[in-house]
Amino acid sequence: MATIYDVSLLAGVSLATVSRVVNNTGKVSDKTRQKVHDAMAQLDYRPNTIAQSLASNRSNSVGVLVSQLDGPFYGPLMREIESVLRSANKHVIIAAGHSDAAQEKEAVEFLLSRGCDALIVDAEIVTNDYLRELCQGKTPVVLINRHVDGIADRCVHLDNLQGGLLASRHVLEFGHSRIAYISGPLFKLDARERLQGHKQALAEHGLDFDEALFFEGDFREEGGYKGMARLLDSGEPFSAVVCANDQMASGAIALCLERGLRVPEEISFVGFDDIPFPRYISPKLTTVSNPIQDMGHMAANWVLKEVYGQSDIEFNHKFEPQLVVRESVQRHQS
Amino acid sequence: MATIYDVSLLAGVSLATVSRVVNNTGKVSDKTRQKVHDAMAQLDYRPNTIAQSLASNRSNSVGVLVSQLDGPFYGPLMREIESVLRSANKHVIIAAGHSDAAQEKEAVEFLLSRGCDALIVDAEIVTNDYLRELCQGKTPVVLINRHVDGIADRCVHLDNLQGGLLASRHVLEFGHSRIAYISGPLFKLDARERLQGHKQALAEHGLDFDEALFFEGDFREEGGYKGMARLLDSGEPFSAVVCANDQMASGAIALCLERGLRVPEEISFVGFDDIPFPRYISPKLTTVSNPIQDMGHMAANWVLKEVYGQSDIEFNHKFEPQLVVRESVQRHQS
DNA sequence: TAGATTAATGTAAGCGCTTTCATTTTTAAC
DNA sequence: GTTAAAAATGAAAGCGCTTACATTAATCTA
Repeated sequence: MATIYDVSLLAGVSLATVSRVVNNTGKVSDKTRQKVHDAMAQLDYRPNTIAQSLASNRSNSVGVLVSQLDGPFYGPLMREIESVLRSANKHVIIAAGHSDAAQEKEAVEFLLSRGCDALIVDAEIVTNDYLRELCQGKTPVVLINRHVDGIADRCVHLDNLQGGLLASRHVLEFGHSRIAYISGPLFKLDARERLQGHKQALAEHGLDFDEALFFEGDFREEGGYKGMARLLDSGEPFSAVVCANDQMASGAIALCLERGLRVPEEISFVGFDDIPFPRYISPKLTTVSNPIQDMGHMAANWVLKEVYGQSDIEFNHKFEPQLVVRESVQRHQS
Repeated sequence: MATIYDVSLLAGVSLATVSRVVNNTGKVSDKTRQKVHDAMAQLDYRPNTIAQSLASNRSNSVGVLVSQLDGPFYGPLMREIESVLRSANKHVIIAAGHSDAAQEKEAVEFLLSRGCDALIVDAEIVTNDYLRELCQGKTPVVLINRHVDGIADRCVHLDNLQGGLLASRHVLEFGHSRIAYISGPLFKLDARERLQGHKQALAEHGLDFDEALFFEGDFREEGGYKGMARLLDSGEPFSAVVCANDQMASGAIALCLERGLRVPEEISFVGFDDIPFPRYISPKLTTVSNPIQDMGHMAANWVLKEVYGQSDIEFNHKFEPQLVVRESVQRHQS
């Protein structure tokens, strides 16, 4: 692999000059620039980015920490981040936290030691204190999907409480009053917030939250499936189920169909996140949108702006969910 | 940030010695090692991996190129790769090719110039020649989801033809003879191979392939949805649809349900890939498994073995798909 | 055309680490 | 207690690049 030195030799100029034309910085005469370009082409020269990073103390890479790499939720998020950053010629280094405190921390260390210019972090487990400290460090950090007091200017998150409110209000307005709730794992902030929205909606309608109609799932299809079985088997009557995400709603609906229950005729369902798939099942799932891609876009642009001075997007911290009415909720027949 | 120099000063040893204990290489007395460890702890020293890379000419990072970052197919693939590599303390640098030749090439250049120790490449568009040349280079490359003559030892792929065969045979054995086929985009090798399997199955049963029952989709729900509409509207009779992947099958089924067609009573469906979601719809989708995670596992282990000498897995090039019978195919009532 | 600016280029000192080779210290053998 | 061999350590030269700063060439001013 040709080095900058080879190029300078062939072009008959100094290292500094080659560096200038490579980075398009400083003054170089057209004639010299041409010579250098010719030499680079002839040698098929490509800068060694590692050396560039070391010398310039800038890696042109952004670390992204998500809890999972797969799934209908994180996929689009990463896709958006990668897309924005790549078009600005920045690298994306990805690590997964796997919803585990040790792994999340380790991943952050990992990205930091890799010399990332900035971090986009979707941390589920580590404490607020840890994150506040992280944000004190010299590497700029954006937090996604999480709101932490004291560093609110670094957070991009969804108004989950409002989302929970919208979902539950919707079924309440359709006359349901015995409403089961399949929650996400409560160690996750968004699961707690959505639940809180649900409780608030119940309160608005003068209803008490009933533990017997509650199940803590896992945000995955299996959790919804199991939760639904549990709820059904408990014998408690209910006419609607609010699920803290679409995947659990799908699992829950699957169980109903297996047992011959008609949806939404016998049981209504609302989901959360508006992932693509449930739009293609029957009945089409009524849900609450989660502009996760917009949030990824925002986070990536924040980095571009703050770290590389390249974007002039206006920072928006809090994103609002919206109710997406489809077919899975029906007026309660009393 | 403390450097190795600070550590050497505090510990009262040379740079070389610190480097030895950090990398656990060479001989160091226990006493010295302890002093160095103490100093490192005291300074909260973490090696600068960029400098390490430059000096050692090894980046401990593996570049991964996939065509998309999201979706039920690539997500699990990346998840597996990241997981294997991370547990061996290697970094994963991800780039997306977006099914575009220029972007795929650019992404490869990008990863190469980043000094990746190896590349795991899922390239859809670039030519075989390009890939062969890439494999000649000094950076080791594994190709995933693609079989290229001449560099077969670098390819990890699925026997798509066999998969297509299994899917179509299944409906044929259930008595269907008018079988529509919704294909993936034919510029993709796997789409072509699956189609070929379908044709071969037809031939086995003495049936001709009928262009009128063919639709080229996009491997996504929309494509299946549109394709199904097209097929239905064409007026051609058929009793079963083979879809080149599960997403298109879901879209197609969605359309049928919208139009009040019963599945599988009136129309049978087979998918391909066995992604999680369609297991939770009704009817549960009969499909062909695609051990994409195993393939990712294999590719990552190959890198570990060949590049870092760490794994001793036996390399398996070709993975076999299997028919997964669920509920979406019913015997044809003639 | 001399002197002052400004533009263009070069020199060389790092960036933080690895690694070869030389040197010193320890251990073993007699 | 020597001496040879082995073990531990250190000195220093890079890795390929960036970037102050110094130097030289070109342009301008009166």
